Amino acid sequence: MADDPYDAGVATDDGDAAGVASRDEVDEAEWLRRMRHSAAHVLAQVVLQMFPEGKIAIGPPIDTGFYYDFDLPRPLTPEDLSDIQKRMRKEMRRNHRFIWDEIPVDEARERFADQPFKQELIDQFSGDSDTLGICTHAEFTDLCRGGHVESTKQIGPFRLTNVAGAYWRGNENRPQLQRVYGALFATREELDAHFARIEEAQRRDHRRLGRDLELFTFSELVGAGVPLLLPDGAVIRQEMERLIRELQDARGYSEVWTGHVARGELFRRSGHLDNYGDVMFPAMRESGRESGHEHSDSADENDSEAYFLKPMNCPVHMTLYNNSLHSYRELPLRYAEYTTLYRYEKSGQLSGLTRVRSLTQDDCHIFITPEQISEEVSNVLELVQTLFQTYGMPNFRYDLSLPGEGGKYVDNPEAWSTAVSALRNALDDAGIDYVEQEGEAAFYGPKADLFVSDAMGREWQLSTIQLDLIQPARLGCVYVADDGERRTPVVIHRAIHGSFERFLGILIEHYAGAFPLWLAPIQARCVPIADRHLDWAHEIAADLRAAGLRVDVDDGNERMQAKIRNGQRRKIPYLLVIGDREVEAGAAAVRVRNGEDLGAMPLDEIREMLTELKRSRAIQPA
RNA sequence: GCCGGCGUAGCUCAGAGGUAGAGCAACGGUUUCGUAAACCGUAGGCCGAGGGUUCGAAUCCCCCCGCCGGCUCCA
Repeated sequence: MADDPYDAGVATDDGDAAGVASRDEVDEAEWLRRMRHSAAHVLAQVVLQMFPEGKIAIGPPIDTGFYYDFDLPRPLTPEDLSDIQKRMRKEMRRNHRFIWDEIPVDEARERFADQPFKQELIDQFSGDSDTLGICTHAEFTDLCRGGHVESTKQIGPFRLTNVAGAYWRGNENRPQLQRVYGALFATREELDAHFARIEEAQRRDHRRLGRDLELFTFSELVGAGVPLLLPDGAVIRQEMERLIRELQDARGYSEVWTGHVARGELFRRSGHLDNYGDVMFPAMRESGRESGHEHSDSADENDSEAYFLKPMNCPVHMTLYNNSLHSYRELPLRYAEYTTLYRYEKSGQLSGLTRVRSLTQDDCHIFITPEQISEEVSNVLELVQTLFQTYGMPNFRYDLSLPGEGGKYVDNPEAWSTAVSALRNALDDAGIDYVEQEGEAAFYGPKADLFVSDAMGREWQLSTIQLDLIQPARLGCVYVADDGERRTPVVIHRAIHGSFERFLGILIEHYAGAFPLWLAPIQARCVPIADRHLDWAHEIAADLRAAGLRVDVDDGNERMQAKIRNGQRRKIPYLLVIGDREVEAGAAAVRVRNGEDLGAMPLDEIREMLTELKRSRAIQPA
């Protein structure tokens, strides 16, 4: 907080000002953070009133409010939440002052003697300092570095929203605590606006739109995490695939096809069984061999013989590369494939189309010489930019994922540093902002990942560009260099959409279901006003369909108003209204999805307008 | 996977030990209408699955499955 330029005039080295500040001592953002953090203290106070045996963990401010983690004798119910909320408001009205102080470590240990989580924090912080901060209001004292308003009455409007499980210190091997979340903003209006935003986000939620627009469904019977694309959803997917295929064909990619299964031996050699075996579907063995007798061989010994659903294509593409001996003159060699992969994501991770168990990547493995890394990474970045421009999705973020501590990384410092700097330079050259993430690299190399937020604000990885320093050697890939020596190629793993499923989910939310014409499952619908207009309506539809457009006719016996309403709700880009005047003129009255009325247009003009939008993949109509 | 919540008609939801309901959607008929909802009618359900308690279970208990929120994970 001290690095905020607006803090410059404030005596930040004054311990008291840091611990507690008045309204005019800090800027607005800091004041809001302080209100949120102070609210978390009141929350903890009240929860301890209700559960004197409760253990308290941490309670920081977050983007939309605050939370506090507790270990309590029983789970909190929704009724508890409203009770807690009432008590919090009562405490706030009492206008307790926040008093911040520093005390010796020993005293802190004593004060929090019955709070094991605080003891652990004291252990951690006491390494740096002989004293620790505490903050007291009313009867409640918390270990705290400070950051409060002056008194509880200054805390802004809030509402407790939900309770969720959270592991202590974010470690799934540590105790799981109950986290109470609250939303808090400076004004009532902003708090209301926050909840209005959530409602709007729920209307954009691809799971809801996917059902309403009949794009996809799931079936308990088929299995969790296996998306079933309905005809309209499949159309959009086909358009996505058509786009990437066009872009890649134009950039020297060759498409291959390698099916859906491979033997365990392959994934053993590639290192996947060791590193990611837990995410792979269980091994498939010859039927009848799983008799369940106790002295049957252990699973691991048989994995080499067993078949596995492919969780990724890379080892198979490398094997395919090995079909013949390659010269450096052939490189880069770009193997693209659009097959479905299968990953056994844990049940709690599944989420609509954005986290599934069967996913179709626009995957490619590019075999290059080490000298070609920079140029080829730049080529891939250009492809990514082009794709996102086409969809009109400018809001993404890049991570550059680097190796960190720990044994999962391949030990070859020189290769790593070459690969990392090649990636970094390519990103810099493309003028792309990115955040470096230590310890996020794949086991085989560094990567640059593109992330986009969904309607609910959750980030999802779409594009990925990964440098592989290890698998080509493990699988025996070579090329003949200009000196006649056999060398190991570098492989770039890259996906641009990432998976079509996840990308479709993001697209649905990005457009709120109102797809640009080129993606729209139904691009135009004819709306005859009365039955006598049906013939011309069908003629128009047939003409436009012949021009390669997806057009239908609403020939139901409803009134035109109802047909328009249905078409709007279906988010069809253009409604072509046909009455006596239009039949007479060989035209249709064009109503745009946004409600705009273009008036009567001759069929030729309509055809031309729609085919041009389709051809150019324009991000229209709005 | 873990914690919590929730599963009743295609959708949104009522029903809380005693004969399963409404609106919208669907389907049939009437109507043929100028830019976001015409009218009348019909049909629709192993109340997520299995087990238990009870004379009797959508309702209470157990156990699965699925969904939602969060945590952890995410080649």
